[in-house]
Amino acid sequence: MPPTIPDIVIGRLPLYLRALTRLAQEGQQVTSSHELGQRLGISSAQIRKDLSHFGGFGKQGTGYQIPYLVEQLKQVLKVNREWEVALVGAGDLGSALAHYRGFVNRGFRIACVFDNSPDKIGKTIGEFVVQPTEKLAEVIREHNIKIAMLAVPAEHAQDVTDELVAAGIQGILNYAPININVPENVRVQYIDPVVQLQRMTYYIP
Amino acid sequence: MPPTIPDIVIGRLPLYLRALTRLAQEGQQVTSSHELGQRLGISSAQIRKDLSHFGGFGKQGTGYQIPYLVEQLKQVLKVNREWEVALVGAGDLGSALAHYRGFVNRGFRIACVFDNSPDKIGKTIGEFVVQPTEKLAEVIREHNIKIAMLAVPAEHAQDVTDELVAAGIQGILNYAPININVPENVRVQYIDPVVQLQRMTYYIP
DNA sequence: TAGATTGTTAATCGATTAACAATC
DNA sequence: TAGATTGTTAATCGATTAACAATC
Repeated sequence: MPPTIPDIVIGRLPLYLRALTRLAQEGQQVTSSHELGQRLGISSAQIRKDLSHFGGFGKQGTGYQIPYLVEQLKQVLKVNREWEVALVGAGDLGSALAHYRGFVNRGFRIACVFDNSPDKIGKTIGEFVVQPTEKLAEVIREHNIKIAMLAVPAEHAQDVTDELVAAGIQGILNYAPININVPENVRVQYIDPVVQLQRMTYYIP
Repeated sequence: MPPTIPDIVIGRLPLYLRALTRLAQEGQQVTSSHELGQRLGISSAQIRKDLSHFGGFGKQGTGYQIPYLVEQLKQVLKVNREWEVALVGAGDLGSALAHYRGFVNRGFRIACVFDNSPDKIGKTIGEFVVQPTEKLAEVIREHNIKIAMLAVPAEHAQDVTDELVAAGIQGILNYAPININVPENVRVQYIDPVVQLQRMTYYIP
C-alpha cells in the first residue's frame, strides 16, 4: 500500500496548479520552488517537500519545467480528464454557477441542473434545462456522475445530500451555510462567504 | 500584550458560531462540547481548548448556554456589529452576491457595488445602483468601508486589489481564481470552487 | 449525592523549516 | 567550473488528543 499523503498537502496542490497555469499563460517555461513560493506566500521548502511526495519533478540547478509539472499535478489530482458535475439549486447562486465559464479546462463540466420549484423546472439556465429534483437519482446514475454542487437553502441541504449520496455521489461542494452529514467515503467541501468574512473581522480593528 | 491566538483557531470559531446559531434556531438552549463536536466532526477536546483561549464560557456538568456562547463568539469575531462591504464586479457572481440574503444577521451588509463595464454602470442590481470603478476609492473612504468582495475576472484582480488597498480596505474576499498580493496588514480569503473540487477528485476513484 | 462536563496540563502526533549533499 | 536549485533528512515548531481534577 502506498503511503498516505496528508490531506493538507493535497489541499495545496490545486493552488500550485493554478499558479503554474497562470505562469504558463504568461509565457514562462520554467520556475523554481522559490519563485512559486513567493507568488503563493509559501516557503520554498514546503513546495519541494509537497511535490516530493509524488516524485522528483524538478532538476537541480534549473527548477521545474512548467508544462511538465502542470501535467503531473493534473494527473495526481485526476483532473487530466473532465468530471461531470450535478448542480442542485437554480437560484441566484446556482444560476451564476451554471453560467460560470471557469470549470472547463480545469477538469469539470456541469452536466445537469436540478431544482424543486415549479417556477424553475423546465426553464433554461445557460445551456441547461432545469430538471425536477425527483429526477436527480435517475440522471446521476445514468451519467455516472460522482460530484455535485449544492446551492439550495440550508433547510434542504441535508435532505438533498442524502439523495445525492444514495444516488452514488462521492464528492459534494456545499454552498449552503450548514454542516451536512455524509458517510465517510463521501468528501465534502464547504463554501460559505460569511464564514470567511468572519475569519477576517477578528483581525480588523 | 495578550497572547496571540493561532489563526487556525480563529478559523474554526465561525463554524462554531454557525452551528450554534442553528441549534438555537432549532430551539435548543444548552449544548456540550461533545454534541457540538459530533455535529461538526471535530473532537470535543478541540472545541473546549479553542473556546478556552477566550474565557470559560461553560459550566461543569452542564455544558454551554447557547445564546450566551453565541453572543460571546460574536463579540470575539467582532460580528456583534454590522460591517459594510464593498462589492467589486457585477457579473453573474457579483449579481448573485448582491442578491444574497445571508449576509445580514451574520454581521455584514453590502453597501455598494462597482463595475467598470459601461453596460452595467447605472443599472440596478437588487437594491444597488452599479457605480463605476473610478468611484471606488471615494465611496470606500466616505463610508469608511474596511472589507471588499472581489468578483472580477482574474486579469483585473491585482489592479483592483491595489486600488482597494490604497483606499483603506483591510480585508478582501477574493472570488477571482488567482493569488493576489497585498501588504501584510491586509487579510485575504479565497473562494475558488475549482480548487475545492480538485481537492476532492484526488480521493475519488 | 452521583453523574456529567468543563478547563487545563502533559503527552502525542503531525507539519513546517532549516540545512545540505547531490547534481544539473 | 561556479552557481543554482533540487530532494531529503533531521530538527523545530505547533496543533491535537488524552486524561483528569475541579465542580456544577
